[in-house]
Amino acid sequence: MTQSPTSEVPLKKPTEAELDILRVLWSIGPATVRDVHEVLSATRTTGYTTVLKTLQIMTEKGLTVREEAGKAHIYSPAMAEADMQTQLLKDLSEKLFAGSPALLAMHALSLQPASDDELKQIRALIARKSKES
Amino acid sequence: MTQSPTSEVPLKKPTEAELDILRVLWSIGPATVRDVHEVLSATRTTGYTTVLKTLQIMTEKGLTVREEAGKAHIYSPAMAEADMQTQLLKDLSEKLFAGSPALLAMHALSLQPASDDELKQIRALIARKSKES
DNA sequence: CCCCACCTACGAAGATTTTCGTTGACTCGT
DNA sequence: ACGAGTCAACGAAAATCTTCGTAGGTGGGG
Repeated sequence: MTQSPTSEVPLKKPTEAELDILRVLWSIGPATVRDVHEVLSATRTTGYTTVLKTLQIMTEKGLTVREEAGKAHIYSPAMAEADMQTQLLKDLSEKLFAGSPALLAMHALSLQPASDDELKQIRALIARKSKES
Repeated sequence: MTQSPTSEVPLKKPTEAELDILRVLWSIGPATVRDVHEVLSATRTTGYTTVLKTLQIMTEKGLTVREEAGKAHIYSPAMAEADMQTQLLKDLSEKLFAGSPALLAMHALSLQPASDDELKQIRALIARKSKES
């Protein structure tokens, strides 16, 4: 009884190229190599087989899942974008913000003049969390 | 008139090993290879010459500056920790949060129950930014 | 003066990531 | 049945990152 590749690996940070591809998949949904390649080609020059190879490796790593339906395989992200956001935020907060997402958030807020709407949402979020404690 | 390496390069994201070293330098201040190696050795096994080589490369890249004072060179971070925090936050927000640090901040806040003190600080920050607009 | 301790420099191996050329399979229209 | 188009698979080159062995220089104690 062999284990599926996905469950063997603890979970690893995607590389730059892999993240680029994941972003496309999150954006357009499950897609073929051709679909992904077309989207990426709009931004940078990249070969078709490069995208194919990377998607194969990503599937080995468990970053994507592949449905071998028809002629062209269909790839999907293995995790939701929100989960990846969480993972990378945690990583960054551990590395540069003493493990405190709150510190990280404060720094992020100071970066850019948020819109009124965003400020409103954040206030609501804060209020909710204040109530919890 | 030759340019210093620092000003030639657009500015690049440090690799994992490089970031580890930068963290040590921000923590203990300007230091020799030996100093950095001692701190890193506490956590993981790493050779002295590995740290040396990495610091040499980092200086070439402009991530650190070197003072060749006495026998042992003194290395310092080329940028403040806060600036690196800014850089990596912007990078992450561009890649995974539609370029919006505010969205990133909201996600980070939802990660962890922030302390009362942190919530207070964030409220103050929000209030300040609301006044600005 | 010579040896030891300590330091930099260099080069290269190893590991990982990124790229793509080539091959063979399969499908469709002619 | 044949050729053009499309696709996955594979291997390997290229680029980057990480590691360390070895060599050479310098300074101080005996």
